[in-house]
Order: sequence, then structure tokens, then C-alpha cells
Amino acid sequence: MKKIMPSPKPNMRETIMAAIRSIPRGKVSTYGAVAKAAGFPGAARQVVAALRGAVGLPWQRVLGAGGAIKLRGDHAFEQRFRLDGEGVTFRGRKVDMKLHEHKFPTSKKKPG
DNA sequence: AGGGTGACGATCA
DNA sequence: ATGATCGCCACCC
Repeated sequence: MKKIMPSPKPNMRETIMAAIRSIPRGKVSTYGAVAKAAGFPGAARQVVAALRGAVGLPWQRVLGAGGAIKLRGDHAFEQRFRLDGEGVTFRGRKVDMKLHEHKFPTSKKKPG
């Protein structure tokens, strides 16, 4: 029987999803940063695509550049609410990235 | 091949 | 800060 594979090459999507999952509670990241961390710099839109079709991801921890919530209406409120519940603080309309931006592990062996 | 879609990002006014 | 525009990327019809 045929497998129910949503896409022939879930590589990119999977990698991106893994990156999103790796964001710890109380921390956040951005579409662009996630894409880059997953190895696809410039693929911020694919991060969005991954978030749209996926279930069980800590979607609330992914923000727009600068820590801005890019969702609209009730969805924005929901994200705000969830982050607040994780102890994430805001600077006006944006998350305080100074405090909560998640730093993805680098591939460098000798960071110096 | 051509046109449209997105929870984007950087830049310009 | 806001709105418009262009660049970017994978995917769908």
C-alpha cells in the first residue's frame, strides 16, 4: 500500500520542525533564525509553511524579526497569552528578545 | 511555463 | 511606527 507521505522530500520541513521543537519553554526565536538554524537561510516562509501544516509544535515561540507577533486578531492574542504563560516578557508589542531569544547550537566545534 | 499564496525580511518614504 | 515594494523560497493549480 501507498504510504501517506505529505511530501516526497520532507527533509526541509522536518529539519525546520526539529529546530522549532528545540526551542525551550520560556524562549523564543524568529522565522528567519529558525530557517537559518535549520540550514536554510532565507527560507523564513518555509518556516511559516511548516508551522501551518504541523501539529504539536511550540508555534507560539516563533516570532517575526525583532520579536514581533505576526499573527492577527485572536491568533495574536493567543500567542501573546501562551508566551506570557511561559514567562516570556514583552517590550510593547514585541517580545523582549534580549531576554528570551533562543540561541541555536552552532556547528562549530571550537567556538574559541 | 505562468500565476498565485504565505504567521517573512530588509528597505524606502 | 506604518504602509508599500521588492527579494526570497517551496508549493499548488
